Amino acid sequence: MPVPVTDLTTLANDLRLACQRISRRVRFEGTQVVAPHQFSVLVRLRDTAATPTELAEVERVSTPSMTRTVNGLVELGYVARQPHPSDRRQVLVELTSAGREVVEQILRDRDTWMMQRLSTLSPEQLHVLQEATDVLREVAAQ
Amino acid sequence: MPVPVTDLTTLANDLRLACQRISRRVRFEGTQVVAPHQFSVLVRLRDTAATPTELAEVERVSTPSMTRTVNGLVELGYVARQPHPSDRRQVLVELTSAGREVVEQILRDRDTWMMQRLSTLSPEQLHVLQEATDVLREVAAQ
DNA sequence: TATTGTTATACTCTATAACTATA
DNA sequence: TATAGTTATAGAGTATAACAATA
Repeated sequence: MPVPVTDLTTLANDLRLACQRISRRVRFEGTQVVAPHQFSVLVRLRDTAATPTELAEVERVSTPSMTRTVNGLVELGYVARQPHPSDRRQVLVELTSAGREVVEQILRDRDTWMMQRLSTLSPEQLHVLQEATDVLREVAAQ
Repeated sequence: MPVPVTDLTTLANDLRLACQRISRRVRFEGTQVVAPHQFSVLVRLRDTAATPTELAEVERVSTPSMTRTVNGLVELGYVARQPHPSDRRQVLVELTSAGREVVEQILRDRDTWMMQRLSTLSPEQLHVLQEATDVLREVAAQ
């Protein structure tokens, strides 16, 4: 099953567009209880607490912007600032229980949206997607 | 090749995340000559001219916001306003040749990024993606 | 009177520069 | 002196309300 190079161009374009459209629909049609930049921070904090500087770097915004974003999330009651255990200059931002509930709920909603779409597909189509998912994950991680 | 329901949950989550990560990387690592909301409008105008109201609806922003976006693109020389042929209240926004060059270049860059990732995959993996792309397109269109 | 588009005004997110506290 | 974080200020995008031109 060789894939000609000419088709590789088409595949790159089609695959990119399909991923972008799915991504766009997931964002647009999912729950909108927090703004995208806020949600992105909540997801980052799901596994571990982080300093504002770390959050700013991974989100590619300035530290003052992250201060503002964190302030908003603190006012919403979704994150809390904690003193850093070893360096008093630093601050650790962590999810509150309310913040964790919100982020898990939004992620569940997004998966539900995707599940509803998948439920209309044939077993053969699902099998194709199941095999492709591992490859896509590898592509995204490169 | 039956797919158990429990795996459908996992598949929905994994597939959604993979698509979102690819989409995110395409946006972040591609060319950044125009802002995302500007680029989105340029893409819309690639095939046909459109009125500000049409652009506002499809981009899901208010008409004043679209006026501002169009103003910015006019200043950049990427779009031009033309009088509507039959209704003098309306305005048609269309790509200039410079605008067309810019949007085509950005789209080429994005495909190049995806092409580079695909070029490291095995023929078998490419075959999987080729079959999956049609299914993904159907999912995105639902 | 309804519709299209723009202008007026305010709010939010972003950035750079300046400042405070700590290392 | 360097680093982490915040505050000060300004620029850009968005929205609602008000306005002008046309149907």
